[in-house]
Amino acid sequence: MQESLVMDKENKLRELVKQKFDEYLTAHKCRKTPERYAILDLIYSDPKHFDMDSLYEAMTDRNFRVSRATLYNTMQLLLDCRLVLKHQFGQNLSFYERAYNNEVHHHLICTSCNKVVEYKDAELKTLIQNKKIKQFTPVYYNLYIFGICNICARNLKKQQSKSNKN
Amino acid sequence: MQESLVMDKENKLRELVKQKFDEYLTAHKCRKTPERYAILDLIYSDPKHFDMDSLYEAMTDRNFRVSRATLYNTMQLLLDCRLVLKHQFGQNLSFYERAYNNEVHHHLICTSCNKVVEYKDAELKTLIQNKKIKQFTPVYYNLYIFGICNICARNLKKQQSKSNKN
DNA sequence: ATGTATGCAAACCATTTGCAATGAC
DNA sequence: GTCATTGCAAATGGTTTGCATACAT
Repeated sequence: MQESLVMDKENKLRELVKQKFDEYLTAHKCRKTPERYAILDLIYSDPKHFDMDSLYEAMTDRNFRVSRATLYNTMQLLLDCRLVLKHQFGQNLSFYERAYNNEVHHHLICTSCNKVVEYKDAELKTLIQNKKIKQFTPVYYNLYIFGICNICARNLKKQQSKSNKN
Repeated sequence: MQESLVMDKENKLRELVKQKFDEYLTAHKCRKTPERYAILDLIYSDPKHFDMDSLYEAMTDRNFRVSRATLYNTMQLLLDCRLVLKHQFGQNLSFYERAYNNEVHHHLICTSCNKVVEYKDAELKTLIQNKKIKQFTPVYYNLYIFGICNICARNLKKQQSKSNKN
């Protein structure tokens, strides 16, 4: 029963973002193709973070193969209507995440293993969102904190103590 | 006289970062090639923000042509020793800025004209830098605030009032 | 019927890589 | 003399583009 509640919530979300996308497409006189809805639906039913390649494969796995051209085209629309966020750091690989109904959060990036972790902090969020900035109207923001995750810190310590013994 | 003071300061900075780089190269057993110092010197004598292409051209203009391979190689070293920062947003073009002796600041990015402006805010800086994060040791951070700059806001308003009259 | 969106394949372009030649140590 | 670093040119790989076809309106 707990499970079905979660399912309901997920399905509602998918329905909701579909509506949002629909409104956007209407407002911008774009065509409502099955590809576009299918891509959105996949994004909102599976992984929180993804890159283009995994999205491409996941679409194929769903037996709804689309071309990369369509994927990029659709992604641009989803970015424009803020249903998806795009991130880039260090590496030349962009990654994406669904944005709707997803709590605002920040990202911790380990410069040693390149792992990315979400980091929620209400104080930071409030302060940043409430900043009044001269001659600029903020819409959204990205905060990336780079550093060393505890796993890498542990490994580095081990290495150090080893080399000290030599 | 005002001018010469500024010059002195600039020259001191260039000297200082050269030393820093020198130490880094020594510590990491890297060779001290003229190319590496020339690239660092250019970065610290001219533009605050730059991309690889403009750096390549600027080096050529200085009659110190280096290959792009060397440019990327050196840039990696400068990133590693934190004398240079790398940024990427939206576009697939990376841009860089010198980091040493440069006050920590944030970036405002206009999603309409793509212009990037520095934004200094001590309160934000302090709060972010003093955050204690579980299982993670922060080293540095990037805060990108996306929105609409006042010039674009004005233009958009004009356009709206025009279309209202039609 | 009209013209936007798709799939495909080629093009693009920033970045990376392999290799021979150079030069820092 | 040794081997890291350079320059060059080719390769890579994510993203974009051009064009013929398909299909939403």
